[in-house]
Amino acid sequence: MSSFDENEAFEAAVPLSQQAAAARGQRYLDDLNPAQREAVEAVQGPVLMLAGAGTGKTKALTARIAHLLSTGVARPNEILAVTFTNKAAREMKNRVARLMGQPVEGMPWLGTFHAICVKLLRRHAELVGLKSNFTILDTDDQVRLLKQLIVAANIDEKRWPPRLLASHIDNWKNRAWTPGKVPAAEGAAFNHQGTELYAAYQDRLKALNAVDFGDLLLHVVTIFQTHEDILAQYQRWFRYILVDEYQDTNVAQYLWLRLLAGGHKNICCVGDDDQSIYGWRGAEVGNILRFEKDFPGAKVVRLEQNYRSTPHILAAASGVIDANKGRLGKALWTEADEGEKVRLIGHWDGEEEARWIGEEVEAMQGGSRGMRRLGLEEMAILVRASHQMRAFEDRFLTIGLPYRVIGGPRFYERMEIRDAMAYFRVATSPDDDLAFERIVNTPKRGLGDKAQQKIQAMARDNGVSLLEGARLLLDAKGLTGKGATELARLVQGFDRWTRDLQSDKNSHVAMAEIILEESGYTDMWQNDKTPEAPGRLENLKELVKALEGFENLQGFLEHVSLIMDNESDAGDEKVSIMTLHAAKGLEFPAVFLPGWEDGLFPSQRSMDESGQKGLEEERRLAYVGITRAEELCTISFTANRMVYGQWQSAMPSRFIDELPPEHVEVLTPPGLYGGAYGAAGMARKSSALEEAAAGANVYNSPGWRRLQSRSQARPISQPRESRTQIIDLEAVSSFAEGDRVFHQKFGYGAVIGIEGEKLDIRFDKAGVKKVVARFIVAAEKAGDIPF
DNA sequence: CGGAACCAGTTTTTT
DNA sequence: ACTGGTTCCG
Repeated sequence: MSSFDENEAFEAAVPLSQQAAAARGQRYLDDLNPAQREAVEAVQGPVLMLAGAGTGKTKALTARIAHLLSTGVARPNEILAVTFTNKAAREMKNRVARLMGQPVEGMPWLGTFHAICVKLLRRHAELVGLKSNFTILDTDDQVRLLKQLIVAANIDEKRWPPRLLASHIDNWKNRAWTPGKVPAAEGAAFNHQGTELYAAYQDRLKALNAVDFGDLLLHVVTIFQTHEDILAQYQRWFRYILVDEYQDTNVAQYLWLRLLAGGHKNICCVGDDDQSIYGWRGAEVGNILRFEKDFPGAKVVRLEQNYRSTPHILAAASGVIDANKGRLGKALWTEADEGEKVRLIGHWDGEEEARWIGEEVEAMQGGSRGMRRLGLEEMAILVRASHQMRAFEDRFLTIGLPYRVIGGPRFYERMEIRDAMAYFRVATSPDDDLAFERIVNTPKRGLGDKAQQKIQAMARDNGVSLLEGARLLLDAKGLTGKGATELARLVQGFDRWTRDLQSDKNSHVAMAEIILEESGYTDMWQNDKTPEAPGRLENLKELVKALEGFENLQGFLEHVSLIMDNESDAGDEKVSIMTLHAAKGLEFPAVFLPGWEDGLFPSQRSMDESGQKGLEEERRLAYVGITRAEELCTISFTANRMVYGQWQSAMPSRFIDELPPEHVEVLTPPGLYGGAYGAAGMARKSSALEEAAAGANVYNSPGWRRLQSRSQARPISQPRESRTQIIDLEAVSSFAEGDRVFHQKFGYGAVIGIEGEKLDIRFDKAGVKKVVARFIVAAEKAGDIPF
């Protein structure tokens, strides 16, 4: 228990003077509505803040922290405030600082579950058989490790893929099951060897002095459960606990919180059961539904006044979410003006949907539709599945509409970044075998399976790291030819880099560049002719630049394992494209929700795998989507969609049936319902839309007649030949037919036709496309993005 | 060893 | 349709 002392984090408490507190206190309290204020001032005992979308949840949460601090009830280091993402943690920190009118003097325990657990685990690592400098593996390392274990266990990795095992293990860890606690029925998964492999994996991690993400929670929970004294100590230290997005907590996080709050029960959980959309990765809506049972006498405060959306939008969202059972129940209301109804439109296929939305975006940008002019950054397209994004990217690239994809592969998850990091890892800690394995033959050094097995064997037989094993193998002349020369060079390289890093001869930034240069890694990408290569070099440059913010490589590596943000080029005038999941917590004046077709949204798979529960989660996703919109929300669906390379006809989403007709305006493209759409073979009752397809006589409610008359009264969208078609003769490009060109997304190609500023290009990989000239560079210029 | 042919899987994603 | 991974052959 040596590390169990009063450390820096608990010392620097600087209580604010009561006077100053009162002065500051006034300001943030006045800003709150009665419900928010109630939640802020109920300082003692358990509180559940049920905060609907757009009801000022973060405001209340940060005000609560400010309140605890400025009234002197708690010192900054006595507050444990947990979030799920780094972004949320950062925002909370900033907002507390703003409320307090000064930088927050050490709130050491405001952070993500994982970041806080790392801190705790570093102190008590020895209690679970680790050293305090353990490394945190990413999913990639995790899977490679599991693969080795599966092979070692003589299991056919075709039938039993490592990824599957990884997901089982994740699930078990999410439920706080150590190998010994996995129920027999569950552990029988994975060829009846789930439990054994899980145990073997945990042993292997221990041997490597490594943990995966799930372990961060699991180990800490284990420590709390098995060491009463340690738990008691933290229960005393963390006098006030706040939890953001409580509906997203999994069992392990729930146990963690319950253990910590067990003494004083000063815990304030903020969440919205209607926005629970992470059940598929272990989140338990049950946690929030059960709060009052877990904490008898809990105060439940509902935040229901919405400051984001118009009444029509809120009504549409409520209509959908009302169909869910077992909700805690909230009714959002607003004082905002009525605004536009939610718009609903059907299209023939995904391409047309993308074209129409592109035109709408341009129209809104120009201030049409009687709406105020919107900037591109005020609009977002929210999709159910990321493959839907492609149609939009293609279309927007073609018409030259700037867009930004949010989410996608995160910076530190990209192949080139991981490779580079692996080089840095070996250079800083030469016995990092997983990292060595990753880059030993990247770039190609002529070291195939055979050679690598020899290295492994040599290392194992001598009980040394792979790097040392490689050295021994070379000494023993166990390799010949190109492989031997290259491996020798790599080993010498690492010797040199490790030494130079320690000697401070160069800055760590310079060293990073040297390593990437001398290892041949940058060359590899420079010689690569795939369309992604220039981008990858760009990313490497960015990585090196990111190093500047750190003292040394170790510090950087340490940091990166937990912070996977990539807040890229925000601020530019761009439309955002993202998944509904990525949109949670965001808001936009105008939101497009394409792809509302049964099977896609709600997702078939979700319904097949999780039945009613799955459907309800999908419905919450719909609710999240609609409530992202402030002023204008446009829902669309198509009659036909390409699914895994097959055209399929689709039915409008059942969620469309749940939209209250009086808050919806149906935009009916000419000919769609009478012709194409009807012909696509739709036959279902109950949806206002389909009744439209079948003819107004079927559906005669006043609501429908209103819808129909409105839809006929006004043309949808701008005429086809909108601004995109206007050719600026001055801007005619300098390309000629036959030129080799490069395009950011489509890669290399040749110009086969010119039409004003638009070029027809036959891309090597992507086929023939029409693209605006300013998105094209001459092929010979594309390669020389210098490192 | 490295490139080409072949095959399976394909929702959502943070840390 | 597309991707990533594996296998098969020069």
